[in-house]
Amino acid sequence: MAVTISDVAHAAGVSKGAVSYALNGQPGVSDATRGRILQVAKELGWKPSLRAKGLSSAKAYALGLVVARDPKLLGTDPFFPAFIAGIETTLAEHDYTLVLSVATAPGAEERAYRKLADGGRVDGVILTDVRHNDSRIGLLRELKLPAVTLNRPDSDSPFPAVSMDDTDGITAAVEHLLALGHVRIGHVGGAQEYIHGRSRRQAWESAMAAAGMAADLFAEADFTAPGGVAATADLLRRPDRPTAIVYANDLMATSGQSFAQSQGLSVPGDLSITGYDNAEFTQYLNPPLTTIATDPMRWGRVAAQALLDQLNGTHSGQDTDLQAPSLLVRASTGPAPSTTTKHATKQAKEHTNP
Amino acid sequence: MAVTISDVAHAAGVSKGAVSYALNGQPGVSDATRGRILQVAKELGWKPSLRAKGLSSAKAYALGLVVARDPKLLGTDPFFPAFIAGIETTLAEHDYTLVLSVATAPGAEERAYRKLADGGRVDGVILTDVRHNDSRIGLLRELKLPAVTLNRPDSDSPFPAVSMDDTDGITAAVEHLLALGHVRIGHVGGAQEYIHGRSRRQAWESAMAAAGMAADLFAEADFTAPGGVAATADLLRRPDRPTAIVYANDLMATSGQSFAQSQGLSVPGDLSITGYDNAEFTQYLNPPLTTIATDPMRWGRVAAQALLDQLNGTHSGQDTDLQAPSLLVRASTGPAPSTTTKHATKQAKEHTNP
DNA sequence: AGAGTCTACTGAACCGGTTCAGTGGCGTGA
DNA sequence: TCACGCCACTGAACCGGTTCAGTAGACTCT
Repeated sequence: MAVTISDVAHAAGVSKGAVSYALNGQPGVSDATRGRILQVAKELGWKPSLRAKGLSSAKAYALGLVVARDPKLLGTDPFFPAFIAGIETTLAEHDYTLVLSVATAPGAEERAYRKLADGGRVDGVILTDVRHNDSRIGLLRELKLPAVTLNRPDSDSPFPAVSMDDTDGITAAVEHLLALGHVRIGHVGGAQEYIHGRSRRQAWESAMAAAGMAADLFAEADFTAPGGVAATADLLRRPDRPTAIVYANDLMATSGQSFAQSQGLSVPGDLSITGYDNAEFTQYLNPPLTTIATDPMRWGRVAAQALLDQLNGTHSGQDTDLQAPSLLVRASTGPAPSTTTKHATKQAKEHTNP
Repeated sequence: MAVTISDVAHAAGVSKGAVSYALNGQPGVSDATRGRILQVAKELGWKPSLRAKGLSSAKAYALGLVVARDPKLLGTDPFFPAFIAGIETTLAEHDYTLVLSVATAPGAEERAYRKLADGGRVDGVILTDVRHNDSRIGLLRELKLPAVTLNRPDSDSPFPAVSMDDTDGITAAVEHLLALGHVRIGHVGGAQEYIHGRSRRQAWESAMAAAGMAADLFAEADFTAPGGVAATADLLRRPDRPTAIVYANDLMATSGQSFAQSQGLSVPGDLSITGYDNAEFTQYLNPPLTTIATDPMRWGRVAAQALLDQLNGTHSGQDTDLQAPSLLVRASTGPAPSTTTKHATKQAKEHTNP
């Protein structure tokens, strides 16, 4: 930080302005002078101060991401790390950085957005985990903070969205189970407060309806492992318990599968299970989990680019639709049990393989 | 960003300097004037610009964290999210933010540190995943970037360390297995390039030596799931295969356990397994994993505080030692198999419970 | 009463860039 | 040859804070 633009200007025998023009590829200096200035700058090891640059150009050269999740849950969710890695691949090409906030306590989320906006720490934010009637949209509007949302909010939003449809994946999972002969296919949903919790549920409902089946085996959970256990227990207690359950994420599927097995059910013998996300550990479960392989890295890359475009004013204003993730069949799904094994629950401790 | 310090000064009928003094609680203004200034500032909704502040005070008001891991691995590692959440709890109290970089490609890591240092984007960094003879230490020195390391590097480092001993946990795991009658206790180590890979291996060796046992059943892996499979396969192929394996992290333990089961081994009947980290999903495995419960959130909190102290000049210069994580016994460990089941491998397909 | 001290405040310089109006020199056309 | 336009560059203002030297006025002390 020792060498400044003035040092370079002096060493090259020109004014500060000339150096600025030379560095930024703007007209106003001859090629010869430009070359000399760049040469001198290089020799002196000049790195323009981001702070000074930011002050005069009123930019922060940073994007913000506020993650409002319980760190416990965060730790097991494969989404964010990969998503963030995707953001970085885009930012690495433009000299922007990512400012990350983790807001766990209630109220901390709004404070985090205000903190990012107030001092002008970031030029825009990426909004994840969009909720039903998400209050953050109004907040960001108030703060005049440009944003991009992951999926289109169900309330009015002025921000471009980068969407990755989750309908196709869930539909494919249901159809896969139907093809295996399942009829009673349940759904353990994520918190319905989230639009991805809702859309996955709706996809399950629609797919069931399309097959002429009732979509009554629903239990709402919260995307967490204990929630998955509770919801699974709920479904398995029902008089006509499901022979297959479509979970809204891998973590619930994992804990649900584990719970079902602890109750003496064989997976997939008695119960087929599908997850969502394709967390790496799911292929090491017993049995490995059939799941839906999303591409959070790509999502991050595209979302960051969309936000940068918006900041540059080069964004089309259109929403971006990413390719829908597809079903990855592994061993946690199998043929529906024949009716004779329907009451297997009680004897299942002695039961090994169907 | 509309209202500036000049607006406030004008509205309060004082100079810019007075406003600055009033806001920062510095002497130079009477209590009455200070009150009036603060009042006016509040009414106008003035938020001092971080950029301007940073320029004149030569601070970035941000800390940096560079994560150099494969995003796939990152996605399953519970460490970082919780660690970052811990950093945030500290930063939330001081108006600092966290700048996160994910460096996946080779060479990207050094570039990331340079990027953070060059423009003066951060005031200091937290160094995680310290390696043997870590080149980053020299790099940070060259960049004159203050830092804190997680655990004390094995090369000369001028930076304070915040350490969480992993010897105790591994020792406890080995002793737990010894108490269960195991003799051939193997270790699947993380990449020995990392000092935590080394220290865990050494802890295992020492604990074995202390019990008078040979520590020859070692296989090096890389902290990834496929690596865990390969190392496990290696150990199980050995003539005197282990009856218990201590893994250097949960991900390898998970995949190792899954692999062993796929080979027909019962866990813990034929093979006991311990992990490290206490990732949330490990309690939903079959069987749930015996592991070592670390506290990455606390680690993050303390490390961030240590770095801030260092920036303020209030750091003692002493390393900080956090409480060592302890063993969490679950069902993946059990009594050593009797000698009759020693060759269980071949017949294991027919083998259910011991 | 005069000197000295202290408090409360002002004005200006400064941080390190960007940007704009202004200027000098050169080439061109009539 | 002179007027004109254009290019290349300079100097200064500016972004919004911090900080320091300087000063006016009140108070104390002898």
